[in-house]
Amino acid sequence: MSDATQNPKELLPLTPAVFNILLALADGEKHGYGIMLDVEANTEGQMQMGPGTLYGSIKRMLKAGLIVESDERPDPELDDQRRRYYRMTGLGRKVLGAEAERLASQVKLAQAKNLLGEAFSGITR
Amino acid sequence: MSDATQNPKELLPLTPAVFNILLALADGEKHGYGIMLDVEANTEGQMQMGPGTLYGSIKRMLKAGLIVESDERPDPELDDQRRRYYRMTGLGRKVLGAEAERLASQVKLAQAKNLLGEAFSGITR
DNA sequence: ACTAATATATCTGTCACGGATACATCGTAC
DNA sequence: GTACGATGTATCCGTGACAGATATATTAGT
Repeated sequence: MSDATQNPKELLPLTPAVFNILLALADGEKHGYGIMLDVEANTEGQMQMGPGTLYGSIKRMLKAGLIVESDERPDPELDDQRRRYYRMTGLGRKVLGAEAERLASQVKLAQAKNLLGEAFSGITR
Repeated sequence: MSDATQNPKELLPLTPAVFNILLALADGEKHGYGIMLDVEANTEGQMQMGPGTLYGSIKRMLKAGLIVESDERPDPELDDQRRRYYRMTGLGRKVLGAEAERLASQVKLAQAKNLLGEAFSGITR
């Protein structure tokens, strides 16, 4: 077992690609292509992941133990034999949480310097 | 003049290094080593930038027009002839703001999925 | 049967990162 | 006055993430 299991912060900061893939998997299992569409929807089209980034990131995340491939299949009627499903591990959730908090700290700093527009402006409490 | 001047979002997402350098310069001019110490303080020691990342990033940021080298020197008594001072350009400020809002959106998504601990539960609304 | 959309996978060029290294200058203590 | 540690800038290079191009297979619809 690697150090990262002991201390998730070893893996930080995450790349935007990895962060968004984990975010997509926070709801439950998804297959690669589904993750891709989910990320695009989540970011309102701001982030578009090509196959190179998607499957490259998945490979690295499997290796790091952030996700695992799942054996479970949905209803056979809705299934597609090409699909490969992935789910987040416990480590994955810890790392995602740690990264989200790191980002929140960065946003807080930016807020303190009045760098955010109306939509995000006055909110620290 | 490059496309980025028209549309700052072309340069997003920023790397953590570039984002933090811009954050440090939001207060005013600083020299390289000062930026390094400022980033370390801002992130409570979480992020430590070595010289490779620092000066490599500065070089790229100059090229992209995010920062410029400044001719102004502080009081000669406090000065150090080795120092080179940098300040953020108008483009730099726009890009920093855009990235801060991008990060705020990501944090919001993470919040909606209950991924943040107590300390950060109220940053955005 | 044809076609477009879905789905996974690899290859490769480019670029950011980060440690190592080098070197110059400053402040201070002896 | 000189030795030394801290300050300050700069480059080199190995590693790895990214992103477009390409390939291939399966599915669904007409």
